[in-house]
Amino acid sequence: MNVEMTTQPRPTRNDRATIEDVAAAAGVSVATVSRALRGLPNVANSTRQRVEAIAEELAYRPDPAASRLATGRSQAIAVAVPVLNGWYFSNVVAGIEAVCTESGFDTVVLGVSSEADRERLAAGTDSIHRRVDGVILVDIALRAAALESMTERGLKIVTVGPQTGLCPSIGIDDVEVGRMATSHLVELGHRRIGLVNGQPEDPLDFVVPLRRTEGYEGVLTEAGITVDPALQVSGNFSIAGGYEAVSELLDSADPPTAVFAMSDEMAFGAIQAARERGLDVPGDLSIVGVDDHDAAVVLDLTTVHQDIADRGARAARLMLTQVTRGDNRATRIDDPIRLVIRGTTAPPR
Amino acid sequence: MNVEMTTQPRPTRNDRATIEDVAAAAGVSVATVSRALRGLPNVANSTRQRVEAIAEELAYRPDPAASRLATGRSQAIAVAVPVLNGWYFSNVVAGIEAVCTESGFDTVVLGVSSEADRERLAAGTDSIHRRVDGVILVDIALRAAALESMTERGLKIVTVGPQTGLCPSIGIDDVEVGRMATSHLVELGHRRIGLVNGQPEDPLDFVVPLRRTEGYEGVLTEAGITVDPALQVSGNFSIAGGYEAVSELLDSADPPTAVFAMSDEMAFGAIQAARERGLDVPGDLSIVGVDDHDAAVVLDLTTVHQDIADRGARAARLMLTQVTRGDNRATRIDDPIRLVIRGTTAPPR
DNA sequence: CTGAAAGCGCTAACAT
DNA sequence: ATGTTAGCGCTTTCAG
Repeated sequence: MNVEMTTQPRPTRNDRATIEDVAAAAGVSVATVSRALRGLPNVANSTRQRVEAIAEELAYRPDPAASRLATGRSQAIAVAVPVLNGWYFSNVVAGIEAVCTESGFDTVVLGVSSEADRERLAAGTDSIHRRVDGVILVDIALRAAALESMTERGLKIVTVGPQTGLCPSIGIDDVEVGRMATSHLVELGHRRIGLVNGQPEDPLDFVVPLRRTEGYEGVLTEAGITVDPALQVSGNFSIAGGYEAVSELLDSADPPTAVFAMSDEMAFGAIQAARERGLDVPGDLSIVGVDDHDAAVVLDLTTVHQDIADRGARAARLMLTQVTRGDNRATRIDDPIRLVIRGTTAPPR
Repeated sequence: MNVEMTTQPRPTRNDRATIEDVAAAAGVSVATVSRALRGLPNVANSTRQRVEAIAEELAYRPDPAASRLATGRSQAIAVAVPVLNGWYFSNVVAGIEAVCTESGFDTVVLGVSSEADRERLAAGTDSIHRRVDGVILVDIALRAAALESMTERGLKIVTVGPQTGLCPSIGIDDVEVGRMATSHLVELGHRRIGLVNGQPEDPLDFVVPLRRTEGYEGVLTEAGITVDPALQVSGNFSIAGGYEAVSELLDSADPPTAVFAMSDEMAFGAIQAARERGLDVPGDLSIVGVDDHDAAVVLDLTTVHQDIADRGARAARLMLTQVTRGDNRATRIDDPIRLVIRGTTAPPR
């Protein structure tokens, strides 16, 4: 018996055609094949056609690793999200993937859910290192220094979410989101309006909740309503979190007549909590969410609409522009938002 | 289409430490550095420690492209799904990503939504070519020949969904899913039971709907109920699709008293359709779904529960076992399922 | 317009 | 236990 090796077997020999095979078959040099296939100038038309035909016939595909090694470019981008499930993030990823795949880029997903994950991203010690040409940060707040160090390492950056001023960025005006939702409730006549926030001690420096809170508090103050910290609870952007948070609010001594939940998923939890207590929505409790989740219409939820998958697609295009054309301007796109009034909001009884 | 490939500027020079830098600093050869850092035997302990310290200090990270080129292994896997948004798929992906990242593997997502996409996958002409060590096919039905050709090209395969017999596979007994849901309705006394199916002409050979239909029809027949094709509609596995399908059913001459929707999302659409017509659920229409979506509890939906994210995680482990240990047995894991009875099902009036 | 050849950074024999 | 060296498959000067 042979000695057991820890070294793994080399993967089954992979008899794919290489550029040399194509060159030999076409009677040209590998350099010419490379040029011809990449559409570079200075190749005779006849040569190009012959090379293309033979490459096709041999089912030749350049090895991306070899290409990456020679050029420093990988034809892949990463998308970093706090969590991969959840309606919002999965739709962003879907939008990004569609565009990347269409352009021949790979889409690598990366869950960045802890401070440690972020450090790793910033330090370049994660698996993404040199595997991608750029990374789309979706609601991942990195310090300016971290962004710069990533850029220095040659990574292109695009952010989805709040503006950074350091790279192309696309998102919405989150203060306005808070204002829009809260105004709607105030105009209906509500005075005790609960806020279902993100996490209490946010490990991700998630700025979105802060902005939306700002809008919420601004509107209240302008309406002469005192901001009551007891009405602000943390819902963790999940259905279960929203349920817990609103349960707490409803069981308190002086419950609100309406709540603004920062996401539809938390609003769903709010609906559940209300129904469980025999409360009528919107009679006893008005609820407004954010996102216009696919299921919002089913639950007849009033919400602030935004088009997520499209945003992902445009973020991906910004990224591809940077990668392929080196255009690196820190543009900012603020997407329009709008209030969709459905059946979960009404004047207080 | 490929992105315009006029000669791009070479990416900003990337002064990362290479293995040579580490070797020089440690006063050893690159081979020793390579061995030391990968934990191979035959390296003096003192040497290993010194090399590790220096690598750390220089923030050295091996270039994955160079490594891939030399070994043929890429430390990345792909997950192919029909769509990336949608509760089911995003949860599978989340489970896979968590495990892969933990093991230092990259997770590349790939939307495979058309026949052309599948051909490309099978033929190896897609971007995934030589970029990943394996691919997890989530409810993507490929012909045996296609699977074999992928395997021959050195790709490891794991499927999530129906069994193939050709590779490790993990899923549920979809016939039983159909039986479980339908039995529940039959036991409640329903005789006219609608079926909200997948797509009519399925471009993906999606077998799941066929199996679930088999279970549904089996139970009906056993109960002496004639299978009525007019009660079977296509819902496309989306909320909107379920809504359309059930609307049609409810507006027909002889509407059902209950429907079995093959996914919770389609069931949500069913609820919406019923409510829009002023029908009481479950009084006028009982509804049962499949998945136990996060929002199912909010809508009080009776459903067949399955644990999706965990399934993704286990699929990823199967994949990593194959890739790192070459274990290639075509094992099959059938996950348990269970009926969760909530408020959308009741005896017919 | 085309070819020869020098890498890209790493791994894996093969030596020592 | 460690060093030498020949690739891995491609791109890109530099010559012609």
